[in-house]
Amino acid sequence: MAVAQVRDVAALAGVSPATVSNALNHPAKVSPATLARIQSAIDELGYIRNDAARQLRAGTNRAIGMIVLDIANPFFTDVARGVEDVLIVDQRPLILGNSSQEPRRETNYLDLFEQQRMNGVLITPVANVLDRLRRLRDRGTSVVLVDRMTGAKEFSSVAIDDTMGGRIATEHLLATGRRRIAFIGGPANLTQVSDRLSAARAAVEAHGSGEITFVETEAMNAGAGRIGVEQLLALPAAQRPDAVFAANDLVALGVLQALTLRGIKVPDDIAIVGYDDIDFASSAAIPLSSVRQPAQTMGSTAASLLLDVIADPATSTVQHITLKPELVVRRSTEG
Amino acid sequence: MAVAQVRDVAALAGVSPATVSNALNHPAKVSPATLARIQSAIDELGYIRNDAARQLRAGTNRAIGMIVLDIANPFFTDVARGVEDVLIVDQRPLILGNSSQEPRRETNYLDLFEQQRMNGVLITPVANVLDRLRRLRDRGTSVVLVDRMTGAKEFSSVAIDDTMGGRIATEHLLATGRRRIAFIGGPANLTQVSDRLSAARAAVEAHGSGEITFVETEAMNAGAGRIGVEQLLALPAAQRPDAVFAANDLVALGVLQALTLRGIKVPDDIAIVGYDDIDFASSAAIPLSSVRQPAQTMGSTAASLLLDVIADPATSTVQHITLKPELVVRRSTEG
DNA sequence: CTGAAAGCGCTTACAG
DNA sequence: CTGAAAGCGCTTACAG
Repeated sequence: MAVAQVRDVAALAGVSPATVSNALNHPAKVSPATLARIQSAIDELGYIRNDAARQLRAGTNRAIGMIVLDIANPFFTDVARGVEDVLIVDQRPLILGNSSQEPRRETNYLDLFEQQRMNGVLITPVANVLDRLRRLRDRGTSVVLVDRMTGAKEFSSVAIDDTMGGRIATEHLLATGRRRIAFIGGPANLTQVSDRLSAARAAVEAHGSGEITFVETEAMNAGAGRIGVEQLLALPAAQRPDAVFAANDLVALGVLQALTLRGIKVPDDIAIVGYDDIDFASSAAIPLSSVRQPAQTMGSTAASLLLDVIADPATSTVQHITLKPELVVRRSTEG
Repeated sequence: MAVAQVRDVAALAGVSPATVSNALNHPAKVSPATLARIQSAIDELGYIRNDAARQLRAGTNRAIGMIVLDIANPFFTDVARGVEDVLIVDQRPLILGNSSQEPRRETNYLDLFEQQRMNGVLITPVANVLDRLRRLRDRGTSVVLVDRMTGAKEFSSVAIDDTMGGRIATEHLLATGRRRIAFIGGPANLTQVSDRLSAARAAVEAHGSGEITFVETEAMNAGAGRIGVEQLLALPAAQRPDAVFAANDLVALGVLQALTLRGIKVPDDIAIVGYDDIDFASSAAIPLSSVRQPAQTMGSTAASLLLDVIADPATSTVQHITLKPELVVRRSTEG
């Protein structure tokens, strides 16, 4: 015999397939004695339900899909762990997709999730995928935005206040006497980058002195930080910054490596403040000051929100939750 | 109308559902003119195939499931990226599950993958799941082991030589004059841990002097490293080690933090060698010497192997590929 | 190259 | 509490 099916289990237990299905999906409807017989038949045959058939008939897929921006960034794996913590209680599988910030890969995963008729999708979007998300929702897949594009008021979202983060980082640099601040990050069209940058500029303006130089990068990893430093060092000495505000910690670590390699002292010559406060920030060569983001909390909050929407798509109200970052001061800015 | 289906597309294009299906799955069988009409009908209706129905009928799921041991460890996300690189060429979705080293979670994902009748599974096992893997294989899901339990000769596998890694790390410590080496990692039943530890002991024996103290931890993260240091410091001063061989870099970073906090100088008082050479090892407070593992290569190799097995489960031969680690010397051991 | 018919394995009302 | 029947949406031989 090939793989055991419902009918085999039913035959062995001496019941109908419908009763086996009820035992699996609505055990309260089945008498304990029957339940027990079915269970031993399942064990004996090693029966494993065919999920495709279940999904097709039931019209729903309990799994939750999550599209993560960059799996190489511990910040996002922390978010994912927060999500897992919540979903595991509900016994829902989490399907992780990594867009690597590439719109094409993001679209591929959206296609997949749409084809699979998932119950819910969590996404930190790369490209403008609002139309796709609307279509998903119209087809019965609930959507919650994580950490980005929360301007889309029609979807619930969880984010962390980037304006506040940009401000407190910049105020800290100004308060410790820095004036020529290079902001390294990109691309500029990411709201994270633009919000943090705008807030930095606003803080400088409010302070009345200082200036922000924007060094745009193509990505947000250590390599981008190293390239950013190259650009800074190409500037005339008089314009060289006395501080770097890196748009995330990976960039900050790259900046730190490149500066150290050139013999430029951190924080004496140039201070560095990072963003995210990933675990590795505190164990860096020069421990990094950083804007701590509650990543895991963001993940668990987003997952809870999503489960609410799934439970009641019609009446659940759209919610936008904004969490607060906080500054963690370490050696990289204590000059 | 609800969501568009094959029959809607067929009606709009003026063909039968069978022809639409052929257009989607075997375009060569359909005339170009019909293909074009079907395509515009698909676009107009926003048709998205129902994957559950496709899977049920076709009896196969192109997706590949991967069970990762610890998504918080950059080593494993590097492996996953290697896998993605290969699968993307084949346009196969990668479904990532994170076991977090918990047997229960591992089993949950195996259940899920089995229910979904996946084409293939890549796994770095936590518990002894050989029986489960055999059953998967017997049901038509190809399996390749990644980085663990390669003693299971019946499944193809890719691993990195842990005996060699343990040896070169220990020989390096001995060559730089260290004699009392604490090996921190665990649990002891992980083959990685036991292989590296045995190799360390063998290297000490071959050298003729020195000793290995095994400090077993419950996990392999920074917290475990910090706890390991507590235990070391509880030892009488005369037995205090002059070197730590950490079973991975996360443990090593925890060890470094805890030692630094106590005012113990690295490498002067105690040298540290880590394992994996994750990106963060080189940017640590004291840059870490580490045994570099070709993580991404392991991932891409495993994925290629898996695709081979899937392409021809009957005749493809079982292969065991072992990659070589290499020692990267940095400041943490240059006393 | 195209279509009518059957069926993948399950679950869902419904009747009893 | 249990079962007979229908059908979820697609693809697969097969006939034409």
